[in-house]
Amino acid sequence: MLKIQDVARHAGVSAATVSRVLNGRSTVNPELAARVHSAVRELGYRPNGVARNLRRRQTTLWAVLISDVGNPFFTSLVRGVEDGGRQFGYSVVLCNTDENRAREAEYIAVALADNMAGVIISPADDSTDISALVAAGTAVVTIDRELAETEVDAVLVDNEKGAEMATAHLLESGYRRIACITGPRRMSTAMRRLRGYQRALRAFGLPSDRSLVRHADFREEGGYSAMAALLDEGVEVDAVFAANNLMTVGAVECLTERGVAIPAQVGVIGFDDIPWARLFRPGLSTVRQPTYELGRAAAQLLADRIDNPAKPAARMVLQTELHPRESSSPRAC
Amino acid sequence: MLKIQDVARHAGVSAATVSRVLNGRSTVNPELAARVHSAVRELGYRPNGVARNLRRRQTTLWAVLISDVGNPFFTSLVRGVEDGGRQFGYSVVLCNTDENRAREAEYIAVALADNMAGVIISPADDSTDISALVAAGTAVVTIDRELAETEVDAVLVDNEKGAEMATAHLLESGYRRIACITGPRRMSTAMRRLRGYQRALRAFGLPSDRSLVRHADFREEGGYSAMAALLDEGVEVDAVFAANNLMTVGAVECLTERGVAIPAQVGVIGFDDIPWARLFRPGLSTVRQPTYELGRAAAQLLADRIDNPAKPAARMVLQTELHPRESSSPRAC
DNA sequence: GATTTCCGAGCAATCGATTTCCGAACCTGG
DNA sequence: CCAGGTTCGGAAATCGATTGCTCGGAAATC
Repeated sequence: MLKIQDVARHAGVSAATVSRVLNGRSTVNPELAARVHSAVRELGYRPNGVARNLRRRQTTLWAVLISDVGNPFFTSLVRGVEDGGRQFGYSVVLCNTDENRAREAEYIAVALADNMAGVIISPADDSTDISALVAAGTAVVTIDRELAETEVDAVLVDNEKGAEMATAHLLESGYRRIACITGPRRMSTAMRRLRGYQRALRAFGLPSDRSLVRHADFREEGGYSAMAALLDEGVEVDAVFAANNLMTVGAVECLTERGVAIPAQVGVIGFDDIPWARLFRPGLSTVRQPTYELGRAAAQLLADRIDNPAKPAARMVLQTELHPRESSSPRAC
Repeated sequence: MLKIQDVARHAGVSAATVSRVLNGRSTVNPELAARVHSAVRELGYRPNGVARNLRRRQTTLWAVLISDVGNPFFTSLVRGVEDGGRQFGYSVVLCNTDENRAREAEYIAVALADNMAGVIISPADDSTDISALVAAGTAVVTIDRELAETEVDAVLVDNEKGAEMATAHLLESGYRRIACITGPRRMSTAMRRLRGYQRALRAFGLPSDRSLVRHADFREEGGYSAMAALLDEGVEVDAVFAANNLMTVGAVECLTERGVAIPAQVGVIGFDDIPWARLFRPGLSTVRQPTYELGRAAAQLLADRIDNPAKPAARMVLQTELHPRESSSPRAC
């Protein structure tokens, strides 16, 4: 591989000058600059990024820690981060943690060892330890979820309002015995969505019935078994609000399998959009999160933070959108 | 940040010894090794990866160039690569090219500049130029698609057989006027799938009718307009084989929108699985590709190639699986 | 007991670009 | 014409780990 020295020799200047021309940090005689540029072009020189990173003590990499790209929510989010990062000259290292603390810690270690410029993380739980990153001065933005301890930039959606919208929509469509399948207690998003559900009931003058609330794991199986439990226990239910996309699918599968008609017998609405939800049988009503925009926003915040490490932590909250489809059609009374 | 010298001082040995202990390249007195290990632990030392990369002239990064993680096909594939890479100690840099040659070239340049250990690429087209990578000795594996010029490791699916299976399935179900919506002519996958379709027709003793074959762009809109064109032109059609997931969705949308009953009036089968395809209205028949395994296989091949740059290029072909669902139910005659 | 062999530790060079520092050249105003 | 200031190029230090080479000392051999 060609080195900066080779270019310098070819252009008849010093390596320092080549570097200055290429990085534009300092003024260089235009004529020399032209010579350098043509030398670079002629030789096809490409600076060694690793050497540059070592010297600058900073890379152009971002680690993006999410639970699973397979989840359409994160897929689109990652795409947003990548597009945003590319704009600012960063590449994105994809880190699937599967909500696993050990995996998370492992990736944080990699980010640290490789001197990554920043980390965007959707923490597996509220107490995920990012102190090592903070200590090393690595820029961090949390996305979708917040951290209890540390004060860092965060990009969130208004979970409570979204859940409230979904529940209110069911209520307005005539459903009254609405179950809520939410996520684990230790996750802020799960709790916020539950609270939104409860708020909608309260606003409608309905008591909240604890037997209607289930905590599952944000996964397909979780939604399935929570739904199955509701049916098996004979809990009176005429609609379900599921707090994320996978659990919605799980619940729908359970209902379909057991021959429960949607929405005739049980109405369904889910948090998070699902690709092609309108092509489902029946079309699934959802509360769409602006996932791509979430990713873009996080990228912007991270880039800003890197440029200005001293600025106070920002907290962006984006709004959700209700997409009513057939699975929550107005109930014939 | 702590340096190797600090550890060396603390353990009362030289930096070289610390390095040797940590990398196990050479034998070190067990007692010294223990001292080094405890020094590392006590100080919380973490080697600087960038410095190591510079010296070793190799990083632990892989670039994965695909058109779009948003496409479920690539989502799952990337996940496979990531899992595989992690096993061998590599991290994955996600590069969405959107089938765009310029973007592709850009990412190749980044991979080169950052000295990445390897590149897994699903080339935007048969003539994508990877010569710079080859020249630099960077390990390359193509995935899903092949390159015309360069001989590199490749992981593929048996596109022809898959398409043949899909078409044969439609024929066996009683469909006779089967349209084929395939991808652009310059893409090997598109042509292979078309050939499989033709082979099935021939095997069944049916003539191939050029008006039934459409080349679209492998995107949703492409599938939609190809379908629309077929209907608008009044071509007699009783089934469609769409050569990838997005075009299948597009075709289905077009049919649904125009009130054409699936499968009563037109049967549908698509190449590539679609998440939760069984929940669609009607359940979509598909030819599933082993996407995750494709990613894992590519990871394995790349890791092998890095360890042994001289070995002859491998070519792995995985098989597809037919998943018949309602959209291709047997035709009532 | 002397010589050879072998092992392992440390010194120093190296990877390749960036950046500080210094001095030369040039400019400007008095 | 000179002092003071400015600009700009180049030499060399630096980033932090790895590794080739050297050499001391212990073990082995005669």
